[in-house]
Amino acid sequence: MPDGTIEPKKGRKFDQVLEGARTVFLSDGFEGASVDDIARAANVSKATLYSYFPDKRFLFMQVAKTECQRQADLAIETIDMDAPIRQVLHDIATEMVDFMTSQFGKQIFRICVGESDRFPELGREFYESGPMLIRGKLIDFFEKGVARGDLKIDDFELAAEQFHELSKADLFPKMVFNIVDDFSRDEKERVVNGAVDMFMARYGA
Amino acid sequence: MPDGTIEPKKGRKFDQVLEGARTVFLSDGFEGASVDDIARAANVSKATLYSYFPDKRFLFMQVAKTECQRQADLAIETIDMDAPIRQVLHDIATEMVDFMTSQFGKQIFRICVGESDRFPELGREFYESGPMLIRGKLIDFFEKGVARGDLKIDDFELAAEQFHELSKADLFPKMVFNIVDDFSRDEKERVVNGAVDMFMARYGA
DNA sequence: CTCAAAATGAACTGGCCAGTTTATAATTGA
DNA sequence: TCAATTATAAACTGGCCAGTTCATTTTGAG
Repeated sequence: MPDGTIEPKKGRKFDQVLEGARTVFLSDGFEGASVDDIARAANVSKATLYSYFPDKRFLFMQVAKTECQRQADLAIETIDMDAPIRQVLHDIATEMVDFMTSQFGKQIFRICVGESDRFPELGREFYESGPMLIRGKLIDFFEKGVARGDLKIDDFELAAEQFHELSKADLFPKMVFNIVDDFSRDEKERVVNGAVDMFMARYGA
Repeated sequence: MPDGTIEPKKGRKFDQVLEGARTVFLSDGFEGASVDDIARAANVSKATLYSYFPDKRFLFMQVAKTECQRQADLAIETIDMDAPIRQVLHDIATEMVDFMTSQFGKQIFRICVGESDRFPELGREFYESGPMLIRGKLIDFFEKGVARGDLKIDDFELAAEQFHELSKADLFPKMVFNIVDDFSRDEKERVVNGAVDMFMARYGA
């Protein structure tokens, strides 16, 4: 079969391993996940797994990076950046909240935070492919807003971080400390609208 | 010796064990700390340790609770609640930032977050003796501000969470993901002032 | 059909650690 | 001074797990 292979499969079982690892890591955490479990979940022998990935940490990093990329791609371009400013802010905040409260968002955060002492690259990698990327997007948007005369901002970086932080108010601590497992649309809306109101009160022109 | 004992020592080696546990947990995390290490750090035999505490988790919970209490006591009443409103907000935010960026604040957060799946009471206990307590204090203060005509707030709880969140902007992610280890007074001031400005823009009367 | 590369599984190594036990010693208080 | 309580060291149990090895089977390309 020259082309048109039904399954592209880059390195045979590679993706299969990644997928199994994703599942197990996300449900058990880094320390909690055993390599035997991952191999089983991936329908692959342990030896095969180790032929693709040098060790457990590397495997985890790969999973985290892949997932971040997937999420970023999925999130970008869902938003109409030319809508009225409050609308755009609302949509961005909603996107961020939805990600943060997703099973994946929560687990990856938990793992990165919990493990980043014994495993520092992990935190950094995640920060760069997550929060930092978002901040960049926000700053771009703010600059356009200022140019159009909708916004008045001096410290763009701070403004972006503030908006990001505001979008998680209340929800984030409750989630991270396992007080609540997920939130209704209304609960999210309350926080998102609160963030937009506050942001515009401070930076609206 | 009827009284005047040089060392009060409640349950003999009890405090000694707690102190050793504090040290080791704070530097190695929950999973990372071995009970043998703790016993060694406390200058106590493992058997003695287990005669005071039924297991490692319980010991950790005790350490966390004790530390939270200590911090709370230390923080409260450092602030002059009758100063001008911006001043009070500034001082509260500074207090929160200092706590959050302290070695203890950072580690306890890391542990609570990382472990709270396999150990749910932990997250809850911490939330209640930390963030929730702060929120209560903030709401009390806001209510006075509204009564005096300095503030105009509808959703007090949200306002408190927003202020709390704003006070960590930028610093928190950088700290938690191990990008930066600690911050200069200036870096903290930038964020604290940013939080106060934003809060007053939104809720100032 | 053949053969080399890839995959398998199952056993194995070496290491870590929570929690227990035991025989012995120090501390205490009366 | 003499039990009774409390502490100690060290060995031990049982369990978990990362990573390796190897003899065997599967796969797929030519």
